[in-house]
Amino acid sequence: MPPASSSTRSSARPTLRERRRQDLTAEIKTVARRQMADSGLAALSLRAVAREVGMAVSALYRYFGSRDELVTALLVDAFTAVADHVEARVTAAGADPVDGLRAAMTAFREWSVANPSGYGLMYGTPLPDYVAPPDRLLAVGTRVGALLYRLVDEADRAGRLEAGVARDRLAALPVEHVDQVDAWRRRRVPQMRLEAVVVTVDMWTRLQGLLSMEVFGQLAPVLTDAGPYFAAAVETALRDAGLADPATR
Amino acid sequence: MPPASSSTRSSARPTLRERRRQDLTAEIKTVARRQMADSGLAALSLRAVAREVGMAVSALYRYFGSRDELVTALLVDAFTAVADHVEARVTAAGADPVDGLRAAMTAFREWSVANPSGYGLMYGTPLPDYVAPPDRLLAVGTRVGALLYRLVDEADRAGRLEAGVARDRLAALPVEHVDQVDAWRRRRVPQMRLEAVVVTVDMWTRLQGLLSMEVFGQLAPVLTDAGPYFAAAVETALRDAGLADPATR
DNA sequence: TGTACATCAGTGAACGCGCGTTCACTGATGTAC
DNA sequence: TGTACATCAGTGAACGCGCGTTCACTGATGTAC
Repeated sequence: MPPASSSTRSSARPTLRERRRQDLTAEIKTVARRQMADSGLAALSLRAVAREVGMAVSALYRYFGSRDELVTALLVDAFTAVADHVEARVTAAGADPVDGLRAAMTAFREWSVANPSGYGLMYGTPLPDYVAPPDRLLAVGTRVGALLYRLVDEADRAGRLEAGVARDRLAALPVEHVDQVDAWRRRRVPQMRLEAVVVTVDMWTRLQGLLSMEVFGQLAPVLTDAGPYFAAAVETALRDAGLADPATR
Repeated sequence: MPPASSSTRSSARPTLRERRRQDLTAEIKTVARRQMADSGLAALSLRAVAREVGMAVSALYRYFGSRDELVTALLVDAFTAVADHVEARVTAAGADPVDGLRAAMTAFREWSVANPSGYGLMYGTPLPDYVAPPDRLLAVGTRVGALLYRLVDEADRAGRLEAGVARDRLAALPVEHVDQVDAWRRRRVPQMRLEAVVVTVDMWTRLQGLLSMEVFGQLAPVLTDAGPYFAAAVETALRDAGLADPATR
């Protein structure tokens, strides 16, 4: 079992041990990430990691209590990295919530295409024998989603969600579907209007679906670069959602 | 190494040995499928299969030359099963190509939701260490796709692809994207018009994307049953493609 | 219909491998006086 | 500044496991006469 993060005095200037521990923790994770990317996600092996890092396997247990804990740490890192990236791009896009949504979706693809194995770890088929601990992953795993909902809500409150389009969209969808979304809305985002939530779900599934196809190579036979197609899909999704183009404001 | 499929006289009434061989081959595959579904795709193990079938591991080698050959056989079976199912539904839908498309997409989801691990095997993250032999999988793996292209082509030739909508769609997409699709079209379906191919790619990616999200459980937090949503997405895809609703013919 | 031989199915032991995890240990870094 | 002790990092051997694959073998099914 690894000792808890090194006593009380961690805020004072870090000791040699503490710096080494941080460096090695990072190196272990980096090597693990690289091996997953090279040999497939399920191929993660503590022994292989230890070999490459240049230490005995048993020493890894000073840093991660088990293989599963290493996987969890990698998951937390991936969720954090993609959310940080998306948030930074959204901030850079300025105050307009529709600009923010565009930036968020584009940034999400950007990170995912650049880190396909990270994307696979988060959204692909789960690793055999690994059970994800919800208490450690839930908050960090929903950051990007939460950001999208927040942006659509902002746009809605700013009157940027065209009433007619949103109403038509709601009417065009089967009641069974809308009811399910509404049930989820009540539990999770009760401050939002149903129209806004339905529209967000629609955008998210379209783009996440397209992205998973791209990252997992299913578009490759037809498209050499899915970038333009994705960009067009983002615009279509925004338009279909009834989110007024900020260019025309 | 397994002997080739039992001599020259296989068309005469089957001998006892031949029947047993067929039965056991089927049973091995069934057990393997079940274990993959239960314990995760990557968890397929010859020894575990042999244990459950009740024979020595070594005996499996009379039926499949290696673990990879078993995986390949499972893949061929899955591709065949889903394509058979889709084709049957399309045939049952009658001669109208738009009805056919609707039936094809619905049937594809139907099979995939009923056989999530089969879907995962075909379209999910690849198994570690397994390399798919293209010569055995290409033909069978493209059957459903080929059927969709054929149906859209039929619809197009029957004047069911609304010229205005198709042209607008083409114009709305970035040239870089359309060029990539056109390059693929020239190589693979040169008899089809570009508009028809672009529209097919669009339909396929939308539905496959949505489906992969459903099967891999990413919709589960929000939707308890994605059926209605999928059905609506099918109609939207057909409408956006400019495929005239047969109800109005 | 019966016999001699060839073919095939299935067994069980063995090989060599890599894996996660534990444990008693040595030596280095940090702390208190 | 120096010394005595506590804490921590890292080692190497071992345990027990499951894996894919090979091989010499026994016994059953099929074939030819």
